[in-house]
Amino acid sequence: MCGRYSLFVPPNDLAERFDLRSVEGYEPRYNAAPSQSLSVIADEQAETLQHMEWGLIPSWADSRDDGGHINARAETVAEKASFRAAFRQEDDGPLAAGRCLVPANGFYEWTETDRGTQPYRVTLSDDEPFAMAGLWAQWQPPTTQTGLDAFASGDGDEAGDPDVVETFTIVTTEPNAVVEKLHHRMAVILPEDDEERWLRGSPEEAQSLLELFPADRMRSYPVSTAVNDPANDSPEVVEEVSLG
DNA sequence: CCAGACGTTGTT
DNA sequence: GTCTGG
DNA sequence: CCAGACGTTGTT
DNA sequence: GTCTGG
Repeated sequence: MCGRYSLFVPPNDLAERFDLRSVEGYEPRYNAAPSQSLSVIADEQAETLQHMEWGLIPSWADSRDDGGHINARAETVAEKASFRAAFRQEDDGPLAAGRCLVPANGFYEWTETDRGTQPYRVTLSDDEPFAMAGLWAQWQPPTTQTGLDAFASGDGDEAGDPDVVETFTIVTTEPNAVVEKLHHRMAVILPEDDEERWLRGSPEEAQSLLELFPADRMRSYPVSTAVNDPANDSPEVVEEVSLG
């Protein structure tokens, strides 16, 4: 699956790789974790890096607790109520939803060993950044009836409302030969040529892109358990360690 | 009709 | 064990 | 994903 | 919002 990843490429490289006019707000991350505000490229405003919380909350959720979906299964993403609107790029009134690319240059998997849980980092063999298939949605927290909130939040019914929360999830599928040694699910990695179609294609076309990424283009290596703590967001967590 | 759920992973 | 926070 | 908390009353 | 269960 994918519950932690990295993205620490130079801003200019990121802009060039994903055809971005702006990477404003981008900060290199060695240990990106759920609930954090992270960089994505959405089907709307794809020329600008967007920042959303990792953990999708559907527009109809009554509270944040109804969301927090950090992964969505590729096999059912077109049907599940929580993801269907985003997958089909259907807005809910003023609240938008759609597909996105989640840029990364590695992700982490934890595997059980006799010595405990060992984290691994998975990257492309050439160490280049890549895109994971993602979905995003806007969510409006329920407004309290004090009147103060309505004043503080302006009109209260526009997508640009400061109260609107933007969240995303990462699509998962069965693992390829590299990742199956570590786990039985993995993030969908889109070949670069499929990225535009993930953002712009029909639902049928998008569904067809959720396939295995070739294992011969990926590698994995063990890293320190320092990566376990999301607070350790520093270069040390991507360094290879020797087991034994 | 209304009420209630709406997810994934891993583990048992 | 289970939930919340990052 | 892992780490860390896991409570109440009363008072400021 | 939309679907399923009663």
